[in-house]
Amino acid sequence: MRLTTKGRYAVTAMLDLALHYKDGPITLADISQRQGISLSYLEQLFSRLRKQELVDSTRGPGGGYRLSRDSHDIAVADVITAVDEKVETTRCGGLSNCQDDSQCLTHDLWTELSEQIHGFLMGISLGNLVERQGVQDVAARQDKAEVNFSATENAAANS
Amino acid sequence: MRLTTKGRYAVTAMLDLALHYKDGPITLADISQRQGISLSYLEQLFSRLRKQELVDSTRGPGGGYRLSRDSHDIAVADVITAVDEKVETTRCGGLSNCQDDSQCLTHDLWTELSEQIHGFLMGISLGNLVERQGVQDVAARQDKAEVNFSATENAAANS
DNA sequence: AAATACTTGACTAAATTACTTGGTTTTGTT
DNA sequence: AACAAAACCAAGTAATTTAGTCAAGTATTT
Repeated sequence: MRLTTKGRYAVTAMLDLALHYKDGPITLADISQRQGISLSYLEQLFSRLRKQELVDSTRGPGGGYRLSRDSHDIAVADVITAVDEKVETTRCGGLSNCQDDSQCLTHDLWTELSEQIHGFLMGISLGNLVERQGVQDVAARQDKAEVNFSATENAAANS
Repeated sequence: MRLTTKGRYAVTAMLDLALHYKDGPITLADISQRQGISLSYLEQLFSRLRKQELVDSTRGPGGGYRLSRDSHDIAVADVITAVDEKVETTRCGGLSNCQDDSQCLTHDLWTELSEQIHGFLMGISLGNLVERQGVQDVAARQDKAEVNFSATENAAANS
């Protein structure tokens, strides 16, 4: 389990998707503009997110990305592991062929810690984050700005 | 809060110190050999750990490093933040001069998540990790191997 | 005084990150 | 049918970070 800026970009983008879920497919260009992430970098990230089936894509005009399932069913850990390729830098790589017991000792301790962090992040969903206090305020302002577009019932979203 | 291999090296090295606390000052050469980390890289890491007052150093022959306080009073988060220089890659860097509310929204969400991870790692001390089951087994074997050296009461350690 | 061992800083190769460029396909709209 | 909007794809690249090397310096103990 690693926590890098790459993972943060991915989580941020996924949060953006979660927040605009009701607007139908969201283009990467939108996310790029809102979150200040380069479009091409988003393409790389979403290529992985799609392969991990965390998002669904629709091509062509009016297309874009959507969360593949409810935001409460996507853990932050899912997003991070999707974009961070597993770089197993351990000397003994799962095997127990360390030079001596002492060497494996702290290695195992780190592994254990890593699993704890992973478990912790598995317990936090995108939905959890979106539901937080403070989000409501900004979300309200967003809705106000978008009132022009969603004048009709719910036609705009679902093709 | 970032989690990289750098932080892992630091935590591993600090765990090694915690495990050999009773042996008096531990040289970086010892840690290098036991944990398979290059000596010079350890020097860089411990330079920071010392500045953050997580370890005490003793120079001269018989010198080395020791934890500055009880292993239960050193959180994993302390170690990681000590070696990971703060790379604040946020667009608005603490200020609220984002382009629009929406941009700050997910930024704040990430910040919140980052704080949760930090809090979680603040709750895990080096002592916690050392106390775990499984460690005892290996520690016992270590003690057996070191029986030659610590034949006397506790003279070997403290100069 | 000399050996030991930590300290410091500059430097470097490799890997990763973040981004760029330049396409191709798919698909809805005109 | 033509067009344009979007996802998709593949190289390539500059900046940063990681991990390590090297060399000179400084403090302690013997």
